[in-house]
Amino acid sequence: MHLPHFEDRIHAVCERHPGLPRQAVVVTRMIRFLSGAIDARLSQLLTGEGLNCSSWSVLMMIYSDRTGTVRPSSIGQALSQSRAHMTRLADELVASGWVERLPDAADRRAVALRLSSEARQRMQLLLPRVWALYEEMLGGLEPASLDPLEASLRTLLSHIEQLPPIEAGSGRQA
Amino acid sequence: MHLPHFEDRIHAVCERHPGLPRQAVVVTRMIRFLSGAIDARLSQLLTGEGLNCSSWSVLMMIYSDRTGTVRPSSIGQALSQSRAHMTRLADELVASGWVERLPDAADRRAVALRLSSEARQRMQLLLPRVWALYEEMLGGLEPASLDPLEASLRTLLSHIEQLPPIEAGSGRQA
DNA sequence: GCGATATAGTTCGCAAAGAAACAATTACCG
DNA sequence: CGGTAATTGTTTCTTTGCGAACTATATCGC
Repeated sequence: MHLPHFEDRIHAVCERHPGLPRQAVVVTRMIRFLSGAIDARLSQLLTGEGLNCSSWSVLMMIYSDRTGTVRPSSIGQALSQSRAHMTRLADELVASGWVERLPDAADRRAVALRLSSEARQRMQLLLPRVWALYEEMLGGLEPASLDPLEASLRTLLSHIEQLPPIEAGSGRQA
Repeated sequence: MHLPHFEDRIHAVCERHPGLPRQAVVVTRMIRFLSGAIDARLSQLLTGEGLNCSSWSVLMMIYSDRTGTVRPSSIGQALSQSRAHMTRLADELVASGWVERLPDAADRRAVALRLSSEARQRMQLLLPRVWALYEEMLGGLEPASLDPLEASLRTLLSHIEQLPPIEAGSGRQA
């Protein structure tokens, strides 16, 4: 994608629009590119295991749960994905032996997703490789700048979370 | 999505895996969440104009070009999207009057995309609202931490760009 | 207890995006 | 030149994901 090209384009627009908030544009643009790059690399790694980023996220949601069982709807909520999609992903993961569906005794509408024991083993082999990938990607950074980066991102995230939703049609009836 | 829940999950995995590089996991996870949040908010804003994030990116690629005309394939390359998708997006944008397709005199395989004059006007009204959105999202940050953040992201991006591709099946034949 | 309302999972249909195949053209090289 | 290889845009097919409708349960007001 070539970072310099993009900075060049932003600079070109800057020349025409003195009011352009360059830093905000650059930072948001870079965050989106970074996210895409992370996804792409993770996806490459997971392909060999018959997984993709979405199904991996689901597995991690279950694996990281202290009770070991999670409901599809709560996974969907955490990952901002629809319940319909969770159904489909669960179907796939059950078919490929990663996940089991258990009825929930307390709530007969609900289903509990649990990792199969082989899945837990495979994930324990896979996890270090995923972590190595993350570390490799962050490796270009001086260790001293990691803490400030983490702090800034955390601040951003909690700020955005409590931002009001956009009023539909703003800018029309000013 | 609730940030604390996620930190909690990562902490839970940390307890079971002493080797977990917590910071790398947290930072990559937060970048992906941030990207999703930015996209979601931008999407909300653009819906009112009959656009989505992808078509907006295409429009910006043309708008930010100094010559004012860009080929679909070069847009796709810059945005990491397929030529097939570019054809579809161009179809839509032409149908809704944003973009014109011109034959390229020098290369008869190629097509040049150009903004209609009305599109340029509409974009000049829309751009400040998009920028305001970006600034609002970054507004939670102290101004002093913006420069380091920008620098870190830029470093990360250029580091990741020159990372070697993942060898298929790594970890199998170690 | 019972009716209105809300929630969980599923199914169906649709939008967004990539991969592969294809035709037309261009570039490369011998 | 002449033929092979690469590139451009398009079409077709598949994957991935969301929204709305549906059923079965659960919850809350009375």
